[in-house]
Amino acid sequence: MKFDKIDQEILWILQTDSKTTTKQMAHQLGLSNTAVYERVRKLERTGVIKQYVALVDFEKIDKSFIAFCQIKLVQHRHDLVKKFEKEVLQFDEVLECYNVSGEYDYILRVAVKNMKAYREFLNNKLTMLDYIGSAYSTFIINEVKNSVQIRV
Amino acid sequence: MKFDKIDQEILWILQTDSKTTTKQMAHQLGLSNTAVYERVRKLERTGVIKQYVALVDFEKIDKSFIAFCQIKLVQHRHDLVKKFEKEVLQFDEVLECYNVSGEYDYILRVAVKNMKAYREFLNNKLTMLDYIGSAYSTFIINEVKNSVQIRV
DNA sequence: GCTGAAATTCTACCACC
DNA sequence: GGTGGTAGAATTTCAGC
Repeated sequence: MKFDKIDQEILWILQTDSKTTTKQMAHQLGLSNTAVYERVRKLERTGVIKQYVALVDFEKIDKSFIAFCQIKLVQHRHDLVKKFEKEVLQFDEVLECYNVSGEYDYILRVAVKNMKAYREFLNNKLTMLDYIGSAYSTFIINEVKNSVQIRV
Repeated sequence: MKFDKIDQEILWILQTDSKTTTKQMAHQLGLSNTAVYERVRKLERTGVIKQYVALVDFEKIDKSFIAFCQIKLVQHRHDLVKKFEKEVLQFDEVLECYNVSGEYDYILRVAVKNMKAYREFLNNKLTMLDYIGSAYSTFIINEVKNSVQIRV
């Protein structure tokens, strides 16, 4: 799929603030309301825009302790792997889970209240999954950049 | 800040689909339009909801090669650290950058078209920053979960 | 904090170029 | 792919509880 300058601009705007109205964009882009509307519709229809969401401030909801947790499984039998993936999905603390190359099998991004809550997550949830080989935690000291925006 | 069941429900809905109308939520929650509207406004005003964004499908825009890049700096003099952070922010390929505990100083989440583009990013951009000590790349084989949603 | 209703603004579709 | 116009729906405000 090809995107011209206008599509790129629209995508950038909506990734910044999805409440921007077509009218505002039309004005900004020097186009009519409908022209912008149809472009947005097309981006939605083709799945380029896959979702509109509200982003929540983790500080404000007491979930600002973020860690990356790297995991090795004891074995890689397909059914155990699938079972692990299914179970890890259920944990509310796990926002992201990636199957990765390298020394570890998975990288998890975990958000909790504080170190105590993280320890409880490890002890009571994660390491209760019995095919977990090892878990290595890396704590976020500071978020330099955390963007859901991507330049198209 | 305290959230009752209704606030939690509203936050969950808006984190799933921010286009959900107040009317729909009002119906679902058994409240009036205005009641829901005022709660949403309060969540926005207090910064609990910090942003509304459109999420873009990385496959569709040819940026589905995702890597974590762990970085060590050669030294940690404050001004060099700040300079590194400032420069890394400029790279469009870097969606996230965290200062972390552990063996490495930073974890970057990088999105590009393919391995070739990633190599070019490393060679022409990242490792051109001269206080980079070492860079260790981990490639995402599969996204098991990638959620911007958090249970409040 | 909630309700119902009214004012304003946008969305979404139309005919047409 | 674009325009201008418009019906219906959504957002936003208001008086009152």
